Amino acid sequence: MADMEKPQNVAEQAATNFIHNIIDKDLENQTYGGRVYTRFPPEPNGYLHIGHAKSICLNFTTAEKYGGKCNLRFDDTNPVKEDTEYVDSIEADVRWLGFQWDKLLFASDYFGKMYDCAVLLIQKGKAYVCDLSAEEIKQHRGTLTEPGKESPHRNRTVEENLTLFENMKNGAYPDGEKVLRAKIDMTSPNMNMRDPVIYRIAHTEHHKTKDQWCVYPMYDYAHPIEDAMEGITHSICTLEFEDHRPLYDWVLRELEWVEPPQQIEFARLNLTNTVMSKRYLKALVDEQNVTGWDDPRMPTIAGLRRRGYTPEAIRDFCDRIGVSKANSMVDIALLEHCIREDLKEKVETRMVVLDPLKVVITNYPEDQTETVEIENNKEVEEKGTRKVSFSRELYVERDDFMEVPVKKYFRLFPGNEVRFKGAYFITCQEVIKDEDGNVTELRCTYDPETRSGSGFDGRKVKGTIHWVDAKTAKPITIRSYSHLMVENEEGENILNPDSMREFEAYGEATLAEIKAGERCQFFRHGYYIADEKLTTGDEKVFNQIVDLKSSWKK
RNA sequence: UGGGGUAUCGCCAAGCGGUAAGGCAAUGGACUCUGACUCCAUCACUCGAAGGUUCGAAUCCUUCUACCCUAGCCA
Repeated sequence: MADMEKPQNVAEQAATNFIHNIIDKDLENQTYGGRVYTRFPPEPNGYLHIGHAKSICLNFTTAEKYGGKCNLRFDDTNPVKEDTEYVDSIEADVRWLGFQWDKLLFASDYFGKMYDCAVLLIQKGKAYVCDLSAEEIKQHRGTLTEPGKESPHRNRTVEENLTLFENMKNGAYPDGEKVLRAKIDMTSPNMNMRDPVIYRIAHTEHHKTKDQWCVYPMYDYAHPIEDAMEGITHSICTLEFEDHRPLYDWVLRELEWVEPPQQIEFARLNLTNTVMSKRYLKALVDEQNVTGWDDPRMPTIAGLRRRGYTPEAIRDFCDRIGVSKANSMVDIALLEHCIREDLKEKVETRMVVLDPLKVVITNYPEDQTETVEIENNKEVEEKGTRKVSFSRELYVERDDFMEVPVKKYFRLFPGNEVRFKGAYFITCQEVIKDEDGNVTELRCTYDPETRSGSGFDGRKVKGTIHWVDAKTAKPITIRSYSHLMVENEEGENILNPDSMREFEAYGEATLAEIKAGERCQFFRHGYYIADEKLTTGDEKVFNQIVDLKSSWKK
């Protein structure tokens, strides 16, 4: 029984936000009979990115918090931009993040119902077929400060509208010839209410309904119907739709929906040094500035996944950034903090030398090799120890040596003794240089009594460094990253030509066991993942996930 | 120039009339078989500005300022 209650096991309940406040009030007033139902409604026209993750987390965790449900719904009302490749990737990404939708739906599932609703609006005299061209409609719309003018077709009879709309549906007209418009108010200060187009003609094959339809509903008309049909209570979207809310409400009111869902807007995510526009990301892919949507430098879910980010880290991030209506720019350092936080207690550590400098232990027998045992970090103690070979010739990191040390430098320098991780105390005795004066080798001595685990405590050293055994070192390829985008002098985001650097490195022999997709921490360097596409059998390619923070400066 | 929004620490963000939570970043220190991790400390007499109401305001009122969205048969 002895299970003493652990002092508040953190269990940090997600911070509440203004949306929760709205829902709390609805619950109090029994607005939806106590129901909470949300949805994540992406258009399948690209891959999901970290900004979508914010919306996904918000919708799913909000539903979960109130014991409600959340749907995944593809908003596929524009056949010219959408593709099945995208619906597959979106499904996979949402699932990877760890969320379970109640229903998987498509806006196109409702095309029939939407058509019927449009007929209903026509019958109520609330919609009409307009023959104006796109350009003419634009002319009639007026400007931000001037009211619009009514279309000459605005007052067609119900019967005529019904016939015309049916003809539209039956393919009697080419694209652009006619549209169906809501009859609202051409003088409204809100442009969205100036008789918005709600149906257009498009003789294009739809990824799902194929050639069943040649008229397609517009977002503003379709979205409220989709929400209402699914019993959505809180339709969460981003700020730019705020001006569309009156139209959202108008559609449902004219359709006489009882308990209509309510639209709530929040600020989309912006990240420093990151471009999130789908248009731009697609261009990066198309112009081959990156290797694909899942390039480890991309802010897409697929890219972050391949880069080594975990769903836990991304969800933690979304939790920490909060939700509000204020436009903001989140520092990417927070995302990096989240992945370090998650990985530090999950992954093992390895010794890898990125820029090797040869070390010869002059008092160590020429042909001897021994095995030393290396412990993991405290955070992953349960993973135990691993065995690594040690012998006379080793490689250490070039910057773990300084011929003339700066103050507070306590790694290798002439005459200084340091601990080689898991092995011995080593003293630098002599520096070998080539004719150009470059350091090519360090001649050192070791103290046999100081073997790791021997209990030796005769003296202490300030520094501990990593190393690899020259004889058994495993050559690997490292890819290290910096931001894909950087700011130029004008303060605009441009492509960083140095966003990826690839080079050869040496790791301890145990790296041979690492499989594609596995992560580890390289001492002093950061967290890495064996690339899921480039790591094959003996070939090891490691992507840098994030570096380690360091408080040491020269 | 119309309409709709938003302004709280370098970056996010709580707060909803009772006298400024938290996280990231930063800084100083302790610890350390890696300078990581951990720990401890510091970090908004002030809430875009100016007035007003009140015993008391970031929270209410007035005026002003800045920034974002908005004139697709995109979503």
